[in-house]
Amino acid sequence: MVGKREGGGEGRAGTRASPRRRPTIQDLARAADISPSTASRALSGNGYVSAEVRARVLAAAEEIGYVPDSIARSLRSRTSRAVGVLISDIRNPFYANLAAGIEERLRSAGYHVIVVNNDGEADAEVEGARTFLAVRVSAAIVTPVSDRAVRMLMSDGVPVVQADRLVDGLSSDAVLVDNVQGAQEITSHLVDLGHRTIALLIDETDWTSGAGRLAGYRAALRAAGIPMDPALVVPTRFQPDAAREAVDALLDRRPDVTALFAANNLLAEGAFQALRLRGLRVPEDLSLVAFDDLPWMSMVSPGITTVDQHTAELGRTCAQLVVDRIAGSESGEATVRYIEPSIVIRSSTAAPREPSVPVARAASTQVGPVTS
Amino acid sequence: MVGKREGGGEGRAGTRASPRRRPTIQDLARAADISPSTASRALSGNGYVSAEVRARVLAAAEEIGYVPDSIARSLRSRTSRAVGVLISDIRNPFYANLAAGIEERLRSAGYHVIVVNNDGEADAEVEGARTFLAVRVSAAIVTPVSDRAVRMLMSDGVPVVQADRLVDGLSSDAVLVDNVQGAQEITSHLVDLGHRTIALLIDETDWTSGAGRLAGYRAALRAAGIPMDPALVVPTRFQPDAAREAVDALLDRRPDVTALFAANNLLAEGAFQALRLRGLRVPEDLSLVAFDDLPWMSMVSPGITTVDQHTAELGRTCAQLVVDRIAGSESGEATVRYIEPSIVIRSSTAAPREPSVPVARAASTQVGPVTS
DNA sequence: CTGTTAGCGCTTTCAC
DNA sequence: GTGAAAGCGCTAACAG
Repeated sequence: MVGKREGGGEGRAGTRASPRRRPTIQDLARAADISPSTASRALSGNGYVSAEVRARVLAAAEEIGYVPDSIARSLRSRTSRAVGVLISDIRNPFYANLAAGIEERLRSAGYHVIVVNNDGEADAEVEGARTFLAVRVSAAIVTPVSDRAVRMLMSDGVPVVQADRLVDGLSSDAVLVDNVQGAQEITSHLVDLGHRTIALLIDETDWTSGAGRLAGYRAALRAAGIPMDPALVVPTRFQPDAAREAVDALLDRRPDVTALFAANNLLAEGAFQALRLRGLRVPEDLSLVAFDDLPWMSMVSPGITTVDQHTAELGRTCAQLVVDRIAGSESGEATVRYIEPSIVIRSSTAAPREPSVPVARAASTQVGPVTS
Repeated sequence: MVGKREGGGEGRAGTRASPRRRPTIQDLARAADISPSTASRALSGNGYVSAEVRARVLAAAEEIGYVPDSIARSLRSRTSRAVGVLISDIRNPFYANLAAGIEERLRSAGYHVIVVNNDGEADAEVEGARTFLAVRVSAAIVTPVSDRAVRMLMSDGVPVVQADRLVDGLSSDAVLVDNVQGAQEITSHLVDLGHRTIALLIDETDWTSGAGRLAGYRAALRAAGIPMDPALVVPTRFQPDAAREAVDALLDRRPDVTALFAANNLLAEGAFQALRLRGLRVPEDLSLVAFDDLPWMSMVSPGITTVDQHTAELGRTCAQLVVDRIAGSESGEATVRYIEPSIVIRSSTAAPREPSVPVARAASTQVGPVTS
């Protein structure tokens, strides 16, 4: 496009400046003195080619700087090495790490990644799906917002892997975090320290992620025989500021709260600020825990006790599933894999100021989904 | 790929389960009762089509669920809506924000983004460039590691925008941060507070980014009449751990240091840890500043005084340059734009314990590159 | 304003 | 093991 303009003025019919058509497989064939079909076979490895000829072709390719045109290849072979990745917000380190894990594994498997952000909006998500269809990705990985995009992709035969959460009623492959387990464990950690009035700060419970965390929180309380107080489940929006205000309001209303569980990293940020602004000491005045471990959580003081979701591993697992699915080595049915989170205990949790009597936990607290 | 397998068993010759060939422009033409070329014109907007026919085509497209195959379109028209983005490590929030800014602007301009990470390795970078060439991206944005990838892209006529730093001797478009200016301002801030023994923690000075920061640091000292002490420029690797050790060693060696300037966010992380591990109070015992502002820097106490690079804006500017370049509205020559950083003063900086006599700054300290 | 023709660069039968 | 021929789905000439 741009280069062409140059051609006009400084046309020194020499090496550069000219639009210089890229070598095609025809050129390569000519250079290696064989037919295009043989060249194709030599490069792609499909079909028979004598070792001698293959070497010659490879050398010639290097020589003339031949790079196969994957557009043409895709058109003809009806496949592509592109995988679509549709995520909510790459600015959020959670998604960034997810994307990084995906890209890493996919790249090493010879695929490349088309990333589209949807900012959590269903329309943008559908638009992204349309793009994926247009460029004929061979699979898609999506952190779903609504079911529309996933449905659209699937109905066109594109294998999709849902990441982090599952949209109802769709039987695609998926890789999820065991939210119930993680939330239960970290809540139990608080319970074990003696907390009985534990608030959960959460932005949504419609997705499997939020629902699971809520369920885990409840399960831990139930297991400890602590009655559920609905007023301790604090709804908020998916933004630090909103979370900060929500926590502030909660503490005005319920000064008896001794521990706070933020359901994700953004809410944790807001909660952390709210506590600091109020001049509350953590963990002396209030214990704080969060779902989703980020670097800053170990940099602040006190370090925050969290549930580490192993996000990069989540991403790599998604990518692996995609690769297997494309290769056809996955069974026909949808496979769902769970990543087991682990809790990281730091300094933001301690026994409450006036400890309640520690409650014995029920022996059997198994409630999480069965792992893969 | 995957869907096909289903066809065998549960073959209810009905609506789904079958491979169901995607509608082509032929199908669309048939449905709208016109020729393929007219359908093409109606969709792409190139050439004349009566309003009546266009409406009919659009309706038919909606009706049969036609999505243009951009593979075929690209092959024929020798253009694509794909832009390659080649960055070092999307896990690093700096690059994540850069990518987010790029994606945002590009998406709204109708392009999609192919992201490849190179982990700072030149070979991986070249591999990424090869991918871009293969899929015929219409432009590329790269945070260059070596000159090879950029050179390769450019020699094939792909417009490239270098982001954040510039590789020597290549005249591509670029968007850079005014590193000299930012580093000078923040160093001067320390000087103004009375610091005279300011260490710079830096991982590289080969790229324009590191070189600029070093130059800004030096310019500020020079302007203040403070002699350069080479031992205060502390080299380290691009990792928090390495930075932590480097700071530790520095402070063993030079207890007289009163302020520390970390040249990027990773080094800042290491520096912050080192200071905490040593039990030093910031800013009472030592002031700390950093280049590149990240959320955690305002969450820790004390909040860290930083240079905000406006990374998302940097990304958007790169994308805009790409769009303009593709549209041909940019001049023939390479254009370089600078982003003006701003310094964010928080609580990690204060006068040194035993303040030196504040030094009057020279009146004219203009040394930065001239802005765009 | 619309239709016809040709061909982008590659892979894939199908002969040999 | 290799080559010849056909065509993926689309759009750019060119007629009409």
